[in-house]
Amino acid sequence: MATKTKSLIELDEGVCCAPLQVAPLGEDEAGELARVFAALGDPVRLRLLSLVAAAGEVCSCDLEDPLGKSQPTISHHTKALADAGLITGEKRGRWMIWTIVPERLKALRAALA
Amino acid sequence: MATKTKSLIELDEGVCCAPLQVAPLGEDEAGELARVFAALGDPVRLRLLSLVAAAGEVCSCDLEDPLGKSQPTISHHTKALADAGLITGEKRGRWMIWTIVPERLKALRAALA
DNA sequence: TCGATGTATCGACAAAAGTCAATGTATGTC
DNA sequence: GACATACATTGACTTTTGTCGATACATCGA
Repeated sequence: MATKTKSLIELDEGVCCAPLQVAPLGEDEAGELARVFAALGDPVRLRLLSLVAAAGEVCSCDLEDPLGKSQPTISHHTKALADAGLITGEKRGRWMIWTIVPERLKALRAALA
Repeated sequence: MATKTKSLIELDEGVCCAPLQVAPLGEDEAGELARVFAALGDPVRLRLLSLVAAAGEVCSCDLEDPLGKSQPTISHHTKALADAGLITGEKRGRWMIWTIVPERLKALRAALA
C-alpha cells in the first residue's frame, strides 16, 4: 500500500495534529478539521449528537420526535455526522442504531488545546 | 438589569453547559454552541485562528499573504471569529491586532467532554 | 493639508447547506 | 406473497455562506 497522506484518522490513534496554538495548520489539516467542526456547526446535529451520547445508542426513528424534523432530514444529518466520523451506525434488523465515536470527540478536544 | 437569558458566555466563567454526553442539549444551548462550531467549520478561519494562536498577536494585514485571500475576505473571517468569541481585536494605531480568547477554546473542549 | 496605508462595509454573485414531499429499498410480520 | 415499518435517496426550493471589486472611513507621516 502506498504511504497514506496524513489525515484526521490519525487523531483517533492519539497521534493528532499539533494543537491550534502550537503551529499554523496546513491547508490539508485545516480542510479536514474544518469538515468535522462544520458537522458540529448546526443546532439540529448538535442536539442529535447529544441525544445519541446521552442515551448510549439510539435508532433514527427515535430522533424524529425530539428533534422535530422530518425523517429525510434526520437521515441527512445522521449521514453528515457519520461522514465526519462523530457517530457510527449499525443496522440491526430494520433499525439503524447510532453510537458516538468517543475517540473523535477526544481528538477534537486535543486539536483545540 | 433584567435577568439575562443563559448564554455561552457563561462557559467563560466555568459554569458551562452540561457536556454533550451527559444530557441532551436544549434548543437555545445548541443554537449558541452551533454558532461557535460553525465559526470553526471553515478551513480559512481555522488556519487564521492557528496563525493568531501561534503568533500570540497578529494584525489583519499580516493574514492576507499566508491565507491567500483578499482583504475584505480576511475582514469577513476575523469578524466571524470575533462574533463567535474565539478571538478579540484591539485597534492599535491603524492596525487591528487580534488575539485568541483561550477561555473560549477551553469552554469548547469542556462541551465536547 | 495631502497622500498613503490599514480596515470595514456594501453590493453582487456562485456555491453550499437545510428542509421536505415523493419515491425507492430492505426487513420483518401476518 | 402481501402488507407494514424503518431508513435512504432524489428532486426541488429557500436560505446561508464564501468570495471579491468598489468604496468609505480612520490613522499616520510628510
